[in-house]
Amino acid sequence: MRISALARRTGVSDRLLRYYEAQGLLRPTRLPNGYREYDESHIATVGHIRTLLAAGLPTAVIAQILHCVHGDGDQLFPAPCPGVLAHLRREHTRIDAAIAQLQSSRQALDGLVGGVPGQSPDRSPAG
DNA sequence: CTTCTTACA
DNA sequence: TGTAAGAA
Repeated sequence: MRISALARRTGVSDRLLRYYEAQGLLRPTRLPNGYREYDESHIATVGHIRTLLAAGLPTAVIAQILHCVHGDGDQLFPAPCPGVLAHLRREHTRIDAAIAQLQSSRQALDGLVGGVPGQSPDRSPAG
């Protein structure tokens, strides 16, 4: 299938699909006319990419462990590839550190302004 | 009409 | 991400 078809079937824009390829996450073949050609397996692959991205893994890491993951859509499970679990645990640790950092920042703010009764109503320019 | 690449904001 | 240009 061509890029627009994969985009429709995965809910991921064609632009993002090309971006994934540029990041080494997808390796579609090329038709004689230069168009990208994807097969059914790429549908699941895109799902895996989205799941790993949601887990906070950087695309560089995903590119390396993607072939070690299997399952359909978001329902993926790591295969016995050396390093996959290590990467996932590393990300877990990184998140813990980030949480600790945010809690620290919040405590500092608590010291400056007590409760936070007046939250700003809107933040986006597009209201 | 669909896709491709490159590039700017 | 949106969008534009020029080419196949």
